[in-house]
Amino acid sequence: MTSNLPAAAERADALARPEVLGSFFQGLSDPTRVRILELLAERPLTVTEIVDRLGLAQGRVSSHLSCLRWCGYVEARAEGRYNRYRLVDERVREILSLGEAIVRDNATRLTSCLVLATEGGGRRSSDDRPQG
Amino acid sequence: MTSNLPAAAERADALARPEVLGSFFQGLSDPTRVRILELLAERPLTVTEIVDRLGLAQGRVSSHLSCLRWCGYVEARAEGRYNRYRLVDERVREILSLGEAIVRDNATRLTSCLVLATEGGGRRSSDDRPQG
DNA sequence: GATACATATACGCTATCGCGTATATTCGCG
DNA sequence: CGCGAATATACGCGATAGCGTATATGTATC
Repeated sequence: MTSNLPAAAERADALARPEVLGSFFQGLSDPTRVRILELLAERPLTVTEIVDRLGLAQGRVSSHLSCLRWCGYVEARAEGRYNRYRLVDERVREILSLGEAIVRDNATRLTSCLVLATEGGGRRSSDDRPQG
Repeated sequence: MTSNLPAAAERADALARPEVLGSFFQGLSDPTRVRILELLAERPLTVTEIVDRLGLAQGRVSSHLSCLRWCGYVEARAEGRYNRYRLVDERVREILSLGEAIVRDNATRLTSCLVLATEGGGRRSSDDRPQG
């Protein structure tokens, strides 16, 4: 530590490194969390409401929400004995939209290339999934 | 299957689901891949160039590039016996920027809240990392 | 203040990720 | 053609993520 107390900005800079950014995006790497975010993108919801809509165990949903909150995607506000979650930021919506758009384009490109293959034997060249 | 051949759009829609979106964002969940993307955000590079800059094993880098290509973040173009990788899309840059911005804000907020705690015993309340 | 509801957390288990190492493949050059 | 550089892939291993189940914490209502 060189300086000490009001070095929050510098510290923030240091935290904006690949490790942290990776951890951040890892919050989006799970289908359930993506579903939760898509729900919250419409409007704020309580845990139970999310549980009902997704049909998952309450503990699971709560854990995922905890993860999303930790990553900075959502925030919780106490309402009586409920806890209402909402997206922290408009940028979260933007990230999701961008991802969806890229995936969509990508899928269109891939499928248009693979139509013949999938209609036939289903043998694709090597674009199946790398990195074991 | 209801329709058959030119249903690429519909198929793309079907693929733009949480599972796929999660897999897509998983490409960003690794620090090394983030570093690679940040390098490629400046300018296209060959595998060896990336290896030199990051000081990692060539096979590792190649695997990560394969992953990134599969996810649709980068594309490779053959140049002689080299293979030059570049970002597929401007949107990739946008996603990274948005992520960095959120992380930065988040870190600033967190650090400003935790300065006292970290300077002292380092005991933070419960925002350390959830979901085991 | 006891009970039921809403939410958060703990724990063992399995699947998967990323790593290091070794090897395969591809391509240019002499 | 055979060698070497550039890139891609295979394999076993340790770490970790997410699941299911069980339980702890917290908060209204009677």
